[in-house]
Amino acid sequence: MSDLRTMLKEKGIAPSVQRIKILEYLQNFKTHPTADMIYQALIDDIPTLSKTTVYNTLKQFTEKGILMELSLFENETRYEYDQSHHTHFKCTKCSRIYDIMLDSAEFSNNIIEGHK
Amino acid sequence: MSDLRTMLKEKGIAPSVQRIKILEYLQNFKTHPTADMIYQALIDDIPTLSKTTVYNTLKQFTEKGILMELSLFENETRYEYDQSHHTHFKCTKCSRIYDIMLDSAEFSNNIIEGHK
DNA sequence: TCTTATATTGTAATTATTACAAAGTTGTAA
DNA sequence: TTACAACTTTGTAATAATTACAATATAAGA
Repeated sequence: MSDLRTMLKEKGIAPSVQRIKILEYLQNFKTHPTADMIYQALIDDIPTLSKTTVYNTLKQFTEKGILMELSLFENETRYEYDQSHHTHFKCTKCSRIYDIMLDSAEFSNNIIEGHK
Repeated sequence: MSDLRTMLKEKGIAPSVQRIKILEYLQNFKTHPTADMIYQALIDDIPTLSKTTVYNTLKQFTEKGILMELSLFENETRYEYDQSHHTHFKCTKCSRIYDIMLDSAEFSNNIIEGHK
């Protein structure tokens, strides 16, 4: 917790209770949670917590490079705190996401075309 | 168009004008369009077209294995008609999607863990 | 043509997310 | 400590993609 505190300060973010708890959750549960999952998990701990705060915080963290926003599931943004070099593999049958240790450089020879 | 007609019939789908035009669009524009983009593109051609029809059709095509639903962009499902073996690479800076010819077997040794 | 099944349409509901303004908190300087 | 400004959090209302559903239209078969 103390290290999260200093980490946030270094990034220029005031280490409020809400922000620390949200980051802590993402650090402990590396299951690509939604904003709502985070909210539900913390509402007992912080009874006054607002969903807007969760969204605001996640947005801010993403902008500061602390988190990654993942668009991997239907109509739900997922969030990830994982600084390691990895890619995501999604099973088209069960929708499960696999984290794969694979450097993006391996793709470089295969790129054929890009779309917006 | 005639081949689309037979293709739909083979899949057990009645080849209505709406369905053919939607499939035709996806075949021509391989840019991972949204349901709305498809709707906008066809509304001049089929002035009575309903967005519900577009959604229904895309869902049906997906269930029959004709299309792939892609959850790659924020809060928007994208659709793809491309039977070739490829994966998607998303640039975290510009959000552009690159289609990469890469067999999923190449991942097999690297899988570390899966989440729901 | 008549009947039945299937397709399409439009509207209303649902859900994730954002906008925005009000209320609460923090830090600092007198 | 008090006052004040800056920043945070909160709640409600708005937005946008998608789905539910019922009504209308079309197509196919007897």
